[in-house]
Amino acid sequence: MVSRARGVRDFPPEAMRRRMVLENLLESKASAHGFNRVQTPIFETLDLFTAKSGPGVISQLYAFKDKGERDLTLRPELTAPVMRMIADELRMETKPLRLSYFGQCFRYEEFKTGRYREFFQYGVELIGATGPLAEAEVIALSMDMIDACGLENWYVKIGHVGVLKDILTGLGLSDELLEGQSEPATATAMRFLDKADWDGLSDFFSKNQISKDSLDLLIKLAELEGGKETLSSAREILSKLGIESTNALDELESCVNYVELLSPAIPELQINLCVARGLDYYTGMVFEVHVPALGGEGQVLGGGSYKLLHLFGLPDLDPSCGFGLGFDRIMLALEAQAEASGRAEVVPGELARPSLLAVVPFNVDPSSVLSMVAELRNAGQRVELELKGRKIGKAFSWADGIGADYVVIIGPKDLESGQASVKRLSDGEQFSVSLDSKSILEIL
RNA sequence: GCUGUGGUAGUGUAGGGGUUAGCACGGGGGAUUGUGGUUCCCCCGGCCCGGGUUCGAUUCCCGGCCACGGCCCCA
Repeated sequence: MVSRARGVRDFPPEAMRRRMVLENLLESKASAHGFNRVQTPIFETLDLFTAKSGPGVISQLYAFKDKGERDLTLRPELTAPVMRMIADELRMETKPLRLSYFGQCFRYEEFKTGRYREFFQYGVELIGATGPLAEAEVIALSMDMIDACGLENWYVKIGHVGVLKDILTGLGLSDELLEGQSEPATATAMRFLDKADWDGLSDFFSKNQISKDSLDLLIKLAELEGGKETLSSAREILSKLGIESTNALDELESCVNYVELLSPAIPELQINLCVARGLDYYTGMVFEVHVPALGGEGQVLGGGSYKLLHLFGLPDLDPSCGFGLGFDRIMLALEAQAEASGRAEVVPGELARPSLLAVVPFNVDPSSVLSMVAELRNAGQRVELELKGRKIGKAFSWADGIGADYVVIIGPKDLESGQASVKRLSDGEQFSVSLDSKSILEIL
């Protein structure tokens, strides 16, 4: 037996139908917010991703050489390819650009529930506009999407990397990469903050002659969590720390205010000034959506404002803002929730579709029913034709097996009388109607 | 990178050092040459792979592979 490669999945018809409904749901929201779908190649040149993420990423890529010895790789994410496309194709377009995308990405790493070697990401980028309003637009779209999925028990974490950067540089740490360092001092400190590693941060601060008082205040700031009221607590701490610049906090506050107006249903908004997202290209607002019920892999969406376009020769488009949505994780969360509540419908709207008609030419030349089949299909019905010449009893079993709503039998007697026997499987009621698509459609 | 549990027809399972490896669903056919989702009969189809212990291993041991979890990481 040849089996599936490790870490990848098949999607049989039922799973695939559900996924397509979810994708369409996301797409309709993106479209309503003015975002336009794009698509980039499954593989790219290797340097695209090393440019964005450094040479360290290679170990987690499906990288290969083509027959011309070019270094290529399956894409591990979609942001960099979209940036590349903007540089290659969209320089002349009116800004800002609102782009959305969906597709599979590949990472060579251990897989778990919600984490596969081939996984699917939906994402959007708002390119060429920056600031609280642009950020709020992006967050509002993400909220709209999550809400439309029917997801329950989720929360949003919003932060702004500028707040910590202001504080850390205000305390005397450098955000420049100095000789002999692998990263700027501010980045080191932010890693400690992100992980809530207070001992590590304490050591690091004492090496840099930063006072214990500052450390304590910073920890207090990092542990702030809650709604908008958190912002005024943060302001107090900043002034105690002697930080004068409150630009980042002001921006975050405007952004949150805009989001509240733009977004219909934010279940729980958590302001957390330590959301660092582990990435140094984020420059402003950062946000994440979490579903606690998923456990370890509970982050289903993440994004923020970033500077990446300078890597593609478009520094004037920095910073931009976007997010990526873990399609597989959203699906897992929805399935778990449907299971828990005994709900048959996992993705909203997945059960709504046209009736399925099983058309059974019984002991007659199939030619006599084919044009009617075509008409029914053109009228928007789903029509499946019995192809194996089954006898009546088997034909019904077959129709039942494929989930048909109606069985249309056309046998010799029917042809003779110009009738068709239409049986509704849900209650067994049977109708005799004249043998044409119009009459059949009338009784459905 | 570390680590826990498990692997028996397509699916879900029972069993267990010598069995014809049992059951259910599924699929195919028949009872039934024009009525399904109820019933009856028949058929299809399985012990993850390799090595070891043994007269004999699907069962016990070791390794691998695969699956499912928990950490680390996650552009």
